[in-house]
Amino acid sequence: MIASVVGTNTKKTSRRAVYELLRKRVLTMELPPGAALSENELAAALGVSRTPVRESLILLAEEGLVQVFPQVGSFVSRVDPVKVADAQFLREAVELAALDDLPPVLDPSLVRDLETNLERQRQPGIDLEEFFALDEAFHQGLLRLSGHANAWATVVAAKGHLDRARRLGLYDASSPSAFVLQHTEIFDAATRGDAQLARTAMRTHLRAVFDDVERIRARSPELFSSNSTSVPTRRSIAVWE
Amino acid sequence: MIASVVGTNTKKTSRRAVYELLRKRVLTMELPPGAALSENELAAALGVSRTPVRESLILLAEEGLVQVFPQVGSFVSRVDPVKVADAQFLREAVELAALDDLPPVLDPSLVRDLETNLERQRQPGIDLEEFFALDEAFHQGLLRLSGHANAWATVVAAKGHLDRARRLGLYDASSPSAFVLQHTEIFDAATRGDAQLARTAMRTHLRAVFDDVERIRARSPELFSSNSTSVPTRRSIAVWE
DNA sequence: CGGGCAGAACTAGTATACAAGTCGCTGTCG
DNA sequence: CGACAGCGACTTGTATACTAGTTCTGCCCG
Repeated sequence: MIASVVGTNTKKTSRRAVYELLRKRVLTMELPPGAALSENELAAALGVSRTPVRESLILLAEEGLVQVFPQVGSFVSRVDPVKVADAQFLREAVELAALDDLPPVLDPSLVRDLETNLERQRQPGIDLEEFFALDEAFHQGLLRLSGHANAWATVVAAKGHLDRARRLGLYDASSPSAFVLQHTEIFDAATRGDAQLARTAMRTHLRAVFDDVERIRARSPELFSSNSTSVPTRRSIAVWE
Repeated sequence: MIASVVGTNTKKTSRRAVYELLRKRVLTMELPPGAALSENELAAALGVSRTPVRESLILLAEEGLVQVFPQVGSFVSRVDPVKVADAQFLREAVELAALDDLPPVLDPSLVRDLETNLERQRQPGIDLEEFFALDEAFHQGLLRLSGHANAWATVVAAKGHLDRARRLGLYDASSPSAFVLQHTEIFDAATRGDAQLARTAMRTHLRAVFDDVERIRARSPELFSSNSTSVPTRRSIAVWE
């Protein structure tokens, strides 16, 4: 039972399985900011040795989602507003550049995919996690219109902090309807060929996260990193607080 | 003697030392595209165990600089023109967005740093590696002007393929004078407040790499990945070819 | 009862051992 | 002479052992 946590019949290496599992749990806040991640403990819980766990933590540390303190411990990093802003800038730059680079006539099948995606977003009472996945696919689809879908992978790898902030904002709003309207506006402008309006709408849409950060930080400051150079505390204190 | 290759008195972990060494050697083509990287061999040569070598290769693989084929081998990836274009798009998007976001009045000390940098670039007979470092610092400095220096780290991590292509172009041109002129033009326009000209000049500057790729690929196709899905060959064939 | 020091218990970093798979070479058989 | 089977030398993936360091804990002493 224990050994099956990472997936029994996957062809992929266990490192990849562990990595994807941990990344998902961090991004969904199932592993909250500040949580201690013991290599030994994770290895035992997932039924693998330290090696794949450790390699996964190294990759997550490279993304900024985890902080490793040698001889002390590894911890889920707190959401850093500075990194949120950095990732937002990068993302906005890429998505706006893609809008600028739209071809005169769009690929009809890609446009249809986006329409289908938007329809799904409009489902009443949609699960927030499902909406989040559709949101990601929508933006990736927009990049695809201009032939720059590959850039999305880099953006994804860099926007871990941003995603956690967005998710907090989404849970807080409890309804994604405002985002759906913005998505529709961007899509309509892009397909109509109104690059200027598409740009403006995209900017507004992507910058909404800044409001979320401020609002949620006031209520739940423990999720965010403070200015003080905080030194990690040992497990017995940090683990379930 | 052998054990000192990774650095004797560094405080950093040996993983970091190995990673930085390998990354540098790949980017400078000292380890040419297609070269086989045996974990055991590297470990022996660097005087460390497989562990830090392996973890470094995983990180390099994540950047796309190395390809790992389980049970077959690890190889320096060939320069992929598609990935060069992807990285170029990302980089251009970020640098142009930064130029759009320049404050009305620039930080004088940052401007001075850029001027000093440009002067150094103009040294006659400058070493190409030194120029490359100055080039990197120049572009990072431009980002700093708009307060988005942190985005540079992400760009750097994503532009491994691009950097190798740029380096090939630089070695091919044998003189960086054309680049220096472009840098000067961008800098002058930015400090003069002419955002439009700065954008145009930056675009031209950053897109020069496409010409390099075409020209060098015609002469040295073995450095680039071909369209065919090439399967790696074993060491005994690939190693010193 | 309080303070300080020693050691237990934990951490990650590194080294080594083992497992599982790929592929080239060679010897043998058709 | 050619095809093929099997052995062996390699590869990376995973597990385990050991090292060096940090921190909490609890005993001992004042």
